[in-house]
Amino acid sequence: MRILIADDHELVRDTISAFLEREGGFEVTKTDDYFGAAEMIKKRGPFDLVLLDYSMPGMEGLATLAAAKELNSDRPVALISGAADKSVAQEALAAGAAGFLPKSMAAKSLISAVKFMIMGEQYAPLDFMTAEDPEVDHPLKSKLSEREFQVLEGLCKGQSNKEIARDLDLQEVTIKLHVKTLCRKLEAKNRTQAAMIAKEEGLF
Amino acid sequence: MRILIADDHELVRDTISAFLEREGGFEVTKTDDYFGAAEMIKKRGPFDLVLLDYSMPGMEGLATLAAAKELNSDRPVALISGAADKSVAQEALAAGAAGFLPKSMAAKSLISAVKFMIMGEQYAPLDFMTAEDPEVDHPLKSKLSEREFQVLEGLCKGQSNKEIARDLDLQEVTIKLHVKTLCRKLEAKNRTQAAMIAKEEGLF
DNA sequence: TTGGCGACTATACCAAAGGATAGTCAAACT
DNA sequence: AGTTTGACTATCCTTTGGTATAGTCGCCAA
Repeated sequence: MRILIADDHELVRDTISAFLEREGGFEVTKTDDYFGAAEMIKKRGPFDLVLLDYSMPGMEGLATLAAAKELNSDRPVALISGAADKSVAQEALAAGAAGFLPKSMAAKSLISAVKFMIMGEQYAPLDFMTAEDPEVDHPLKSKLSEREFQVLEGLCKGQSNKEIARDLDLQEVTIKLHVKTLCRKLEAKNRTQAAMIAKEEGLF
Repeated sequence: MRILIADDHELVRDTISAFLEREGGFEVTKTDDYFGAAEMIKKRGPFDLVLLDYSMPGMEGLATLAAAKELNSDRPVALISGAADKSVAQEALAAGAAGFLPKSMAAKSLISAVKFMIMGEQYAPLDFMTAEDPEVDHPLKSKLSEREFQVLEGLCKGQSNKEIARDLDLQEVTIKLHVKTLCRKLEAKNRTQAAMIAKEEGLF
């Protein structure tokens, strides 16, 4: 089984390829950018599996993936990435990638994954795909003061200013103020929109 | 490689087992409920993989899965299901299932999946896991009239009654009426809560 | 054909939300 | 010591939202 691995991080590329050769008995070809990969594919015929780093010289998103796949006679092409998140993985798989390998995955699983993809299946670590988006550490949370955040929570429960005031042990007018400033910060024109924005961000 | 398959649907069980034997070269043992499966595991030692139908006599959710896994010396136990949805699959995988196989999956992929799980990896069809929950055909939509639904959409955009009225070419008072009845139907106490409920149902 | 129902309009009233402006207070800089 | 800033309270006023009641119109089924 012949595998091509293209990654500009030498350490990653070499450890992965060494592991695949030693533990999986694969014949691995290495290159450090997309141009090299394309050349290799043309010269050394289609590989059983091509692994492309998602962020290396020459890669321009999913278009490059499709190009590589075509070059490789439609045999499996997968992405490797250290940083990319679930949404990128989903798009890649939808675009026909054979798989998505986060650099965080266990070496042992790598072998299984590679064999799996060579059989023509689509692979991605389930825990990676199932994980909730971490919401990039809630950009909102940092924009709002503690109080505003508490008030926003009340809005999301559909509470009136009075109810929120009672819960937080404040005066109703104060809640109004917070609602106003919070709406300004969220660029919402009223409480309902603010609540919807919070909901969309996955808050509460 | 020895596989145990437990399913009360004879057709499913027999076709799957025949396929695994013929195409995958596996040695397959069959049984038609959980009790038979437990007995087989005890009598014929641990299997390399156990496939349990999620809805057959003796199955009581994930507890049964855990029990089977323990019985099988912690070797992989996966679920098969015709009807269960993504959330069940996710829970099963989180609870340590080796995989989740919807009966809709391609036979060819079945072989790959089985090999994959035997290697100790967790499997589930990516498209199945990635798919949006169909929201059970939106129970709300059927409860609300066409107009109320349009108004609800406005609420979710954070529009005022006046704006909604303009968009729908109605009088503001009419919108108020719709908001009221729609809130009653959704058991929301005001527009904000109604919008949040709609959002939670995945609407708009 | 008559009664009920859903969609719509109308008035009227009170509650709640939203906006402006101003002031207190304490903690955090400078 | 003085300034700034954030959280909070206060008053005043306008707009919007929510409730009630009543009436029109068209449709459908008993």
